[in-house]
Amino acid sequence: MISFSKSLVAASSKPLILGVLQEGKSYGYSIIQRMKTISNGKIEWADGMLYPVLHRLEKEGLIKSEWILSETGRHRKYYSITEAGKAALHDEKANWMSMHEVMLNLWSIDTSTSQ
Amino acid sequence: MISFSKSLVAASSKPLILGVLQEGKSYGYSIIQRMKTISNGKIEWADGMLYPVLHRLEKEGLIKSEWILSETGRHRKYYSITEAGKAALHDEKANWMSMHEVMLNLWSIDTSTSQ
DNA sequence: CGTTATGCATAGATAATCTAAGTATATAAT
DNA sequence: ATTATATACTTAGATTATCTATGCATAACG
Repeated sequence: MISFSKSLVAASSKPLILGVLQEGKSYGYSIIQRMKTISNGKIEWADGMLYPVLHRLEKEGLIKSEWILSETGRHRKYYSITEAGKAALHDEKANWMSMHEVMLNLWSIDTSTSQ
Repeated sequence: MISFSKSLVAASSKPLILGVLQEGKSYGYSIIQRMKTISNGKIEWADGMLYPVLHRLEKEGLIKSEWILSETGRHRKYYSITEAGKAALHDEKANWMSMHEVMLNLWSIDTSTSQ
């Protein structure tokens, strides 16, 4: 578990969540686990941190929610990405990659052999 | 000029500034221009945005400042990176790269041929 | 002598997470 | 039965951070 800075968490939460939801609809608890998986345990979000972000993204119209009753009888609030969300994810990716290139440029890491 | 999100700016400002100062001592106005250069014009910081960050980094002991009178007669506050700052930059790089790998992993971008 | 570029500082508005606490149910263990 | 643990969502308040706007000041240029 890496202790990412608050600001890095803040900058990454939106593209990460949208990215997970582009894989298919999911719900809070599951998103947290998925994040832990794809980060090889480096990202461990607290629930109280995720839900406000989900609410904000829904408010912005990037995701939408629906309550679903599972076979086990448990209620889950599933989120899915909207068209606006897909567009936002596209922008987020582009911005992240732009910033990443600046970082590599500054840090003088040779990327000429990439791809 | 890309309009980076606030959070992405927040997450990048520290490693970017430390990265520039690792190239050698510099001052506010010059740092802004350097940032514009290495980002191919994508990053255009307002001065009122940079100075508070410099003050914070100095308060944290990551950089230190000294007033220098140039030959032109202009006073400039030069900042240089401290040992603690170099260590912080090292961590920032590692964290950024970790997060970047998660992004690539999530976005399913093939990086197997990199490096 | 006026305009532009250079150069630093800060107050107040704004925006965002993070901690902590609360609520609730299913399942497994004892 | 009862306890503990994992699952599952919400929100208030504290904290932290930039961003806009403004002010001050000097050098260079025309």
